[in-house]
Amino acid sequence: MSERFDPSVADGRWQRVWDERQTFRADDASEKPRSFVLEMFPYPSGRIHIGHVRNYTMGDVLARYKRMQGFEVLHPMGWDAFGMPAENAAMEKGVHPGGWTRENIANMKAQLKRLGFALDWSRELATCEPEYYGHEQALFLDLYAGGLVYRKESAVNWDPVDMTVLANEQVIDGRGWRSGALVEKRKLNQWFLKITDFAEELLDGLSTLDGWPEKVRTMQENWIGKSQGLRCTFKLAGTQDGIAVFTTRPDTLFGASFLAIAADHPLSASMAKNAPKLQDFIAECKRGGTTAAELETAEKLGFNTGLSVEHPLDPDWHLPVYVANFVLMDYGTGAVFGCPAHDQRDLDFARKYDLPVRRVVAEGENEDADFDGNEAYTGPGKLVNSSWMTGMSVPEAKAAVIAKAAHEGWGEAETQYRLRDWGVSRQRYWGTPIPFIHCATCGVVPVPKADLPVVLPEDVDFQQPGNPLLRHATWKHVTCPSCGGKAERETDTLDTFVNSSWYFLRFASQPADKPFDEAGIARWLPVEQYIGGIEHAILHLLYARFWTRALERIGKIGIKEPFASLFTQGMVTHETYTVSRPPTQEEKVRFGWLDEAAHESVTEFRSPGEVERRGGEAFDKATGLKVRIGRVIKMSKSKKNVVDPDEIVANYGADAIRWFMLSDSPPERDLPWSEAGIEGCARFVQRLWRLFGQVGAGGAGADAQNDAALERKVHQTVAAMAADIEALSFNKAVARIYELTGAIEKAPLSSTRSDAIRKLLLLVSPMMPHLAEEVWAQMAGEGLVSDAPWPAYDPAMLVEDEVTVAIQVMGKLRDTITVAKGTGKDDLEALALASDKVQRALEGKPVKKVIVVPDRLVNLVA
RNA sequence: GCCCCUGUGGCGGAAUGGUAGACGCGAACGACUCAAAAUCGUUUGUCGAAAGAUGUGCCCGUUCGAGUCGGGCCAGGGGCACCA
Repeated sequence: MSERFDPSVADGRWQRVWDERQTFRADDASEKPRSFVLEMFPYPSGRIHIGHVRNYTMGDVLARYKRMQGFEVLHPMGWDAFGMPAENAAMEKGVHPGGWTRENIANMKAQLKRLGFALDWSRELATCEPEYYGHEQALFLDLYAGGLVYRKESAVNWDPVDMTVLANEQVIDGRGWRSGALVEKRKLNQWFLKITDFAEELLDGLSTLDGWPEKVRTMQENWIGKSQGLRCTFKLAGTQDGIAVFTTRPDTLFGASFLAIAADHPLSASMAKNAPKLQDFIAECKRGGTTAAELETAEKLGFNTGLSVEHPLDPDWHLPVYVANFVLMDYGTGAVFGCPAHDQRDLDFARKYDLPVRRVVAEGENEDADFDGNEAYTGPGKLVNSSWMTGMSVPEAKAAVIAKAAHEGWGEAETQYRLRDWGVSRQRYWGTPIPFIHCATCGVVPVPKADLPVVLPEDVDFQQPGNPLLRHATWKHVTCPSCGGKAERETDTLDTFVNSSWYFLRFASQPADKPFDEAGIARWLPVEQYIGGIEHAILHLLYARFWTRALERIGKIGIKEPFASLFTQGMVTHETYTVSRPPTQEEKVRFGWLDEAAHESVTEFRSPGEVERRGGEAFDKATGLKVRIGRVIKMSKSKKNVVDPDEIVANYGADAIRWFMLSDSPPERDLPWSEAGIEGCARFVQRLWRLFGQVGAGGAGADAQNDAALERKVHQTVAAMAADIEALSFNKAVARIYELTGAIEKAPLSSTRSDAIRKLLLLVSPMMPHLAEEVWAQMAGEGLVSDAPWPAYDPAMLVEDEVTVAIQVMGKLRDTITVAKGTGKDDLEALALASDKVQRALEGKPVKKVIVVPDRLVNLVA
């Protein structure tokens, strides 16, 4: 065995062996129990970043561990390969999105291989290939046939920079999630998936997902946004027409003082025709900003239409109708009734326009009809000033009003969701073509399945903004499959989130003639453990759940939830480095600082490679200037605090970076990267190497020597690590490896020690597979360590035969004693009282009470 | 505004209501070396020479005993939001 472990040789050697022997290929025919371990597949941006490394290392350790436990493991990898960056590259560099993407995939695949992940590459897929998206088109047609896809003209979120439509989920504070541009409203014919049909199911299903983080379930619950209440009609006084209103507080109907409708409510529009002032007001409302800050400060404004409506519980009671800027057309019915006493927003409005404020819910004696102050009461209580409802509790009153409305025919119970149908049309080239044809005679006609895939044309031009498919000379011109006449293809493509909504199904089986085999789904799904970033808590994870349920509903698959357990890992963070330097002459001119004393320095970020650490301080290598060490934040190019996984692998080896990714921070929290940390990891790899070299020492000829304490430690570690890995507590598993390593190093030579070293090798093998294979081969182990089983442990060996018992006086630790495990209460009490330290602490006071926890502690109460 | 999470050494973090700080990083000292690196050893919450005292964001409470349970605050992070 050589002095040092050389990853630059060993890593590649074993990666080639795994490839050649197809070690990690999942066997569909296996008789073993199965486990599907999946990490969210990457977008092929060009380079693997450190966040990927952390994500995939966690999945890899779990997958390798499951193999060792005797499972047939499916651990595949693919590429979420459609998307905007490819088109941006095409526009900027004049390359084809396909070529750019495939080149990136090749590079990133090589990077992943250098990290030694136990992946089944035979099932690799890329969503941009017709072999994948053709099947997606077939599924889309199936969902269409099942009534879950429809097309309608609707106001959509239009991103003027990316020149495409965005789903509601992709609009953040009124801006496009990718471009950051202010989103506009446009009317377009769009394809939709009926996710709202599944709102209730998706919500109920959350309670079955025990293996999901509470946080993600809560986020999805909020997003679906269920609220229950009454939908009722307020009749326009003197007509047969009415205004529909949705409310979650029907109990407060007797506190109503006005009705407010949205600026884009049909009634507003029709009234505005002859009312220029109302037109102005509506225009004003539409100008209002949509960011959180603007909404916070926006004043509640209304326009009195002069109309009035009858109160449904008392036709003689008339309420004024306002157009108001705070009422949204796309939630509920676009109209609300205002009950100022019990809704803050209504109260603000009522105070501004001097409308009545009548208390109808009160707790205790606070029942005066006059409602003072400017704070609405939204708590529980009894109904007051409410005719026949007076005295009821809030829930009783709600039920009573709903029953009365249903009985009298002016309203009914209704459930509203915040969730909207998923608009999937995108005016882009680099996506799955939507398989439909528009015929002047026949209307919208699905592409016959025999004609799939609808393949993207290769010859496209990106020098103009907008969708290249729209202006392609020939691609869209086809004959109608129905009547044979001239027709045009749909030129929109599917949202990229469709691609990632079913890829896990395709991993289970990859028939050429259909999206998946049912047997494959039954065999592998649901995914046992899914791992990815929290940023997908809503978008991807909700869409994937929806697709799975939609396919189940139309009879394609037999599961309702795709991911049994979900784990969201934290980010990798790094310190930031900044230097302040004097501005150059050119900068002074450019920024107009020539005469200003205030701008005497320029602050710039420095990358870790440009900085030299000396003691606690840091200096810029190029200039020698002092570097300010800033906050530890998410790695980003603009802050220059990124590290390149390839460089780390080249300098320290794959096992060291893998070990770092698992160490210290709990996996759901952020992991601060540090140079010192990775060096420590690389040192530990070498320390293990040296220890593994001692496996033979004290073996033969020393058989008589047994080291019971060490043997017990090994059994304890085997059991504890298994529990840690299954709980994904990799940081704890790592700590146990350190402990066992230290214990073995200190132990005298014996056959027990050699055996411990062999077991340690198996325990670290999922984390440091290259080192493990190298040592395994040198120890003349059979086959590969990657195929070796997890070591067994004896439950009887987990308990110590000697225990340290704490002695407390009045709950404070005064002494500890070491006794045989199972020592009786009386003996423990006697031993405790015999201690000098205990006697000193007692100060001669009599002991009133003794609490003994066997094998743990004695507490003397004086 | 509503909902959720997190507060423990210089740092990352351990701890079924039962010895707080496992393990790692960093630091200090020592050994080896002509020297350095590597390696090995010792120490490392705070105050104190020691005995000891004190200590898990703050305040109350439950308990023989609280980092852990309950109530009330404070701070940081995240999610949702003119949602009727």
